[in-house]
Amino acid sequence: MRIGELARRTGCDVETVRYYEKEGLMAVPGRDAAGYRLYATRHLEDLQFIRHCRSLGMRLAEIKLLLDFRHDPQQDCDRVNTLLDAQIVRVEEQRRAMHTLLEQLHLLRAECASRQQVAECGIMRNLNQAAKGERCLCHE
Amino acid sequence: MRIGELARRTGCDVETVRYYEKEGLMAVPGRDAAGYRLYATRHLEDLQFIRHCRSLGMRLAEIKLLLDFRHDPQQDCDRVNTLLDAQIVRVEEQRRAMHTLLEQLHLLRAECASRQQVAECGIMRNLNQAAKGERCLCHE
DNA sequence: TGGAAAGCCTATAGTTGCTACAGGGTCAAT
DNA sequence: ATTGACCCTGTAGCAACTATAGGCTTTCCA
Repeated sequence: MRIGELARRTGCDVETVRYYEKEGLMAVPGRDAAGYRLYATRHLEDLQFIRHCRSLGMRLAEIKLLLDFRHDPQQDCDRVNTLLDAQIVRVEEQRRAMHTLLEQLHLLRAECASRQQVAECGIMRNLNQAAKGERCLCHE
Repeated sequence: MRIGELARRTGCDVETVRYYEKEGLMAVPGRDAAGYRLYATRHLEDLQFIRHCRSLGMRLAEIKLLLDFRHDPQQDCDRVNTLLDAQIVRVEEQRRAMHTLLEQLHLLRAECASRQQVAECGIMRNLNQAAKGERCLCHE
C-alpha cells in the first residue's frame, strides 16, 4: 500500500509517517517505479504500535527502545518495566502539578465576580501584588 | 541594575529575559555606555508578573494581554475573567487526560511483575496486540 | 598595572513532535 | 488532453525556552 492508505488506516497524518521514517522509527519502505513509498503489514503494525505508545504519552526516544524490544523479543524485559515506571512517575508528577495549578486558578478566579474596571478587579490586584513580591492569594 | 542582577532577583535565566524582550513582553530597557541593558523597578515588577503568570501555566500571548491590562487599569476587566476561565478549562482538560493516562499505564504495568524475556512480558504482549488492532488492556 | 575571571553583547541553532507550505512529478478518470 | 488527487523533497514554523559561538567590558586580585 502507498503512504496515503497507510495513513488512512492508522488515523495518522501522511506527513507524520514521513517524519517517523526520518526519525528512524519506521523502517525504510520499498519504492515503486515512480518513487512512491510502498508499505507492507509490518509497517502498518509498527506504525500502530508507535501511535498506541504515543497515546500513552511516551516520547519518541522511548518508543524507539520499545520497538527494538518488539523486534528482538529475546531480550530481558527489565528495561521495559523501568521505562514504564519512569513514565508513570512523570505523568503522576504532571497530574499533581495540574491539580495544584487548578487550585491556584480557582482561588484567583473567585477574586473577581463581576465586570468592572481592571483597577478594581481582584484578579489583577492579586497578580499585581505578586509582581511586587507581596503575598498573593494563588501562591499563599 | 544590569541583566544579571535582574535575573538573579527574579530567579529567571538571563537568556529568558532577553527572550522576553525580543518577544515584546518586557519593555525595552535603557543602555549604559558599554551597551549593557539597564533595568529599573518597573522592569523587575513586570518580569515578576510574567513569571508569576507563567507559574499559573499561562501562555506568553495571554500574559501579553494581561500586561496590557496591568499598564492600563481603566479598561473593563471582563476579558481578564474570560481569559482565566479559558485557562481553567484548559488545565482541567489536561488533568483529566493525565488521569486517564495514569489508569492506562497502571493497568499495563501490572501485566509484568518479574524480570523475564520480552517474549513473555505481559506489557510487550499488550502493546503488540494493540499494534495488530486487537484489544489491549490499556485501551479497554 | 596586568591579567584573568566574570559578566555582557549579538546572532544562530537546538529542543519536541509534529504541521504546513512551496514547487514539482505521477496517476486515474473524464 | 486535462483536471484533480496523490506522491515526492526540502524547508520553515510552532512554543518557550536553552545553549552554544565569538567577541566586547568590567571587576577583582596580586
